[in-house]
Amino acid sequence: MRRDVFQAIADPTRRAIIALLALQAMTPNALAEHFDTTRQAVSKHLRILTECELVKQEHQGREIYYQLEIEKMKEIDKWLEQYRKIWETRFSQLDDVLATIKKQKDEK
Amino acid sequence: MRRDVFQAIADPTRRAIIALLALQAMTPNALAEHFDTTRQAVSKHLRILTECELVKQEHQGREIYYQLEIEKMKEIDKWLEQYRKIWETRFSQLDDVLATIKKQKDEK
DNA sequence: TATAATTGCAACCAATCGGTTTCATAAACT
DNA sequence: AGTTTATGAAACCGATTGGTTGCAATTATA
Repeated sequence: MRRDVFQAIADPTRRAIIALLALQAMTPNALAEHFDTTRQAVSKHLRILTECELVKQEHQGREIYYQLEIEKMKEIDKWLEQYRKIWETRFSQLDDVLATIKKQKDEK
Repeated sequence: MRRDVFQAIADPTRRAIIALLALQAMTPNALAEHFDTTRQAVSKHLRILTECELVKQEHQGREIYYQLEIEKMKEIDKWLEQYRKIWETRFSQLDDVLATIKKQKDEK
């Protein structure tokens, strides 16, 4: 059962769960109230999120609070980093172009 | 056929294609040489990447050069933004803790 | 013009996905 | 002790996925 972060965030329901857990830790039941599916379906999503360590459990009596492991999100950020470099370079190149145009204008 | 960026980057082969296209525009044939699959499989991946506008085609004779639409990657960055805020806040809180510890030490 | 090269598309296939219903287990009430 | 509550796990199901092979269309080359 290979689980990685990218596969985990591919599903919109799981992204919504992540968004909710970013605000506060929640139980599966509480989470399920926000969706149009059964509690069991949410539970399966939580299993996937747990497997790739995007969330962790905190047992409290018979309830289980799921909380977001924000650190794991950095993995996506790290992957994006290489591409961010590219678009930032392109942006600064555009800056150069604009600066040149302005300069030419001023020199008129 | 709903395609979104998150579903597109879920597949490791597609992420590899994105990485290759970040370096230079390439034809499906050239891309396929980097993978252990058929050219048609790569073609299907390119179709998905095209549908969600992560790559665009540039026809050149009978060849088609695929090039990365880096702008679209920002969509992921934008989504990450909300979580980046959280981990940066936590980091600065850690900074505070460390600063306090240092202060207490210095005051000894 | 015939042939080779580059590509996308359709049909098919096994595996996986996201969902459901049903059941088992453990903790908290009455 | 018996019942309710909170949860995960298993079995099942239709849809989707990522792959294949085979074919058609277009462009370049002999």
